[in-house]
Amino acid sequence: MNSENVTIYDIASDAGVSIATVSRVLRGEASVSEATRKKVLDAIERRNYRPSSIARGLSSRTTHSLGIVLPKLLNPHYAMIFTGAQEEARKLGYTMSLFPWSSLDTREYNPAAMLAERRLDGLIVCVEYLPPDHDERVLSALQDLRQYMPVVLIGCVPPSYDFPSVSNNNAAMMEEIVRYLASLGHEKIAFIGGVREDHDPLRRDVGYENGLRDARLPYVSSYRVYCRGTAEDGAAAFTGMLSSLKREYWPTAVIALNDLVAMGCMASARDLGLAIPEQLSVIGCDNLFCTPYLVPPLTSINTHQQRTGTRAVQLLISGENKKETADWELVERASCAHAPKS
Amino acid sequence: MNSENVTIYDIASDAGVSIATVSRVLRGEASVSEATRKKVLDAIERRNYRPSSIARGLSSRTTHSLGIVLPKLLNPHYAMIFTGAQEEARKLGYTMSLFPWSSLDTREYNPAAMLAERRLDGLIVCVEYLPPDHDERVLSALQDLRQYMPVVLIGCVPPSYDFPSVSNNNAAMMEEIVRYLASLGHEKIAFIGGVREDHDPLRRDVGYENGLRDARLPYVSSYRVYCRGTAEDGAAAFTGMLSSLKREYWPTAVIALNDLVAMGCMASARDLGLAIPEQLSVIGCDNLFCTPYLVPPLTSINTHQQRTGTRAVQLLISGENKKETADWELVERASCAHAPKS
DNA sequence: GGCTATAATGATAGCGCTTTCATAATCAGA
DNA sequence: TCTGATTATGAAAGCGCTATCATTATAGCC
Repeated sequence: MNSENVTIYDIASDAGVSIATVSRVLRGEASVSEATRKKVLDAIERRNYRPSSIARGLSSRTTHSLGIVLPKLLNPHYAMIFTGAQEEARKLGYTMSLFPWSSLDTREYNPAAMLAERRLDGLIVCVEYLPPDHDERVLSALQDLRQYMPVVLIGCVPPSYDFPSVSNNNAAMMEEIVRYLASLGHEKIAFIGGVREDHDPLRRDVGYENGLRDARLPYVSSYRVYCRGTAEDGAAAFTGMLSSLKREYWPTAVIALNDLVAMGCMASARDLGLAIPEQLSVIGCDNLFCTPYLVPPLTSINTHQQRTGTRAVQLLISGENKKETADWELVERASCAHAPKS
Repeated sequence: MNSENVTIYDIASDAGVSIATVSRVLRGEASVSEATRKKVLDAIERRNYRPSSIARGLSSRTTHSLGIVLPKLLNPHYAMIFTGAQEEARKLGYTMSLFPWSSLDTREYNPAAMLAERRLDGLIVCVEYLPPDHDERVLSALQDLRQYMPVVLIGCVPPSYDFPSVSNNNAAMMEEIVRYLASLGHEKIAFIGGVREDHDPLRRDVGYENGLRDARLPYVSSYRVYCRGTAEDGAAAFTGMLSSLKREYWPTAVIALNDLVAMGCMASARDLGLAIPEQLSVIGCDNLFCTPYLVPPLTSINTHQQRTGTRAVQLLISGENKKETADWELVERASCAHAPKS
């Protein structure tokens, strides 16, 4: 642009020293006399010099930049993970680039090529529930990437994947949620899960069933449905479930995959004239910013997504090969109440 | 990592050609015989070779990567801008890195230094309403950056900033919103604006006043308050306004800075026993994903943030020095109705 | 004063590519 | 068969740094 690129040579000649000395000053090495250091810093200031991270990266073989791959930022769930990761990266002196999930998924070109070329110092990948054919391709893309940089996974990690990771213990979460609802007197508890959780060792539906068993409640297959994670899908799934059931068998509580799905359920319940929480308790997951402003405010699960992002970065940098589980807690709001008497 | 880094030399010797030829194949130059091209591609495949974008960037002086600076991704408004920008960048063969606003703002170290060092091919900056002292520092940071890469601004761009930009015509938006509410019979229309819009040539409050004048409605200063853009702030601002007013002077409609603030107003109204939309019409801005699921669904303004992001990238790449205005439209939902009779 | 340890600086070889420029091979046309 | 284009390749000079090793200046000591 404007100023022709100032290089280390310009600074060196301005300050009357060698480029090695300038480089020492840049990297904060101790063995430079105060007088020289000052000359160099003055020249840098005068010329408004900024060392090129590109050149630096080439010769030092480290770029101080990390990457994160996620499905879509428009879902606040991922925005939170990203934010946590980004802040931690920044603290540790790294920048963070974001890549859409399609970077791994597409067939247009070698999926991981672009990422591999970037010579990142590390990569975080948020793994969603994958259709089976994707699964293999993604795994091979990940293996490929791993040749170039350390990789940490977030989310649903199939047991066959041998990667460091941070994931939720969805099963335990669901177990406790069922217990919670049972303690409120609910006996007809519906469950809306995510499609294709089969690969998840900590899948929610297992926790749901265990929870029912613990509470000595019968498992009713019609109470269990699956959907993709949007509000529309949630509404459709819930409406579908109710329409297949006689009114007296309608559930008195529903556990949703996430808050978006819960929002869909609430809309659907409103359409059907079901009062929340009097006739139906609803519980979501993710604790999105809008949950307190829904009517009634939505009870949800805080899964500490930011902290998940943070931990992923820490694992990446430290190089530990751990599989971690994020902790979580129930955030009680007004959408859950005692089961109706009838 | 695993495989020692394969370089262009390895491929060259594998294929029995010079590195110049390998480079030609990589860049898809025409002047390579089919036979040679095949030999090279085979070697690349065999060794699983990926050219280093770092080295490439150093010698070609272009990185094919863009940056975007924004306040916070947790606000879906910015997530939408980012998504639009990212998709367009990808289409054009660029990657996009995200930097928190504090990159420009902090005093800890030279604000723009990190960005300048990255030698991006271009940078988008989302400018928020700034406190006056920030304003100068940000401007100088932007000027500084501009020496290294083209910069495009999004959002509130002070007239003194001579940068290409994409912004909203907030004034025109507000004018039309006031007209809309007036057409529904509202006469007491409140307005919650953003703090420090003073620098915005298209500031909302100006549009608000113009709208009132056009509708021949009196301007009442108590109906106009300001807040930062969160739901909590919105609730506080609205509650504050009402508490300073006798009940008969309470507004029958409120225009909020954005949907978050509108959500705050709705909560506040509910607390005060005001029915929406029977006693109070509420209108937000940004058309967030959750607006249809609020009770009642929130009328809002679609400002096409994704398209804004897209355009910003196009301006960046094309190098046009234009100041553009995004278009927008009212999305009517149930939170606005005719003014109450009384 | 002479000699070694220490601190400060310089020369220079990469890092892995792109990009001239030079050279060799191929092919029309006369 | 020879000439001048044209096409296909190679050699080598950067790009702007880091990092090693060599060199010089400074100090400390007997």
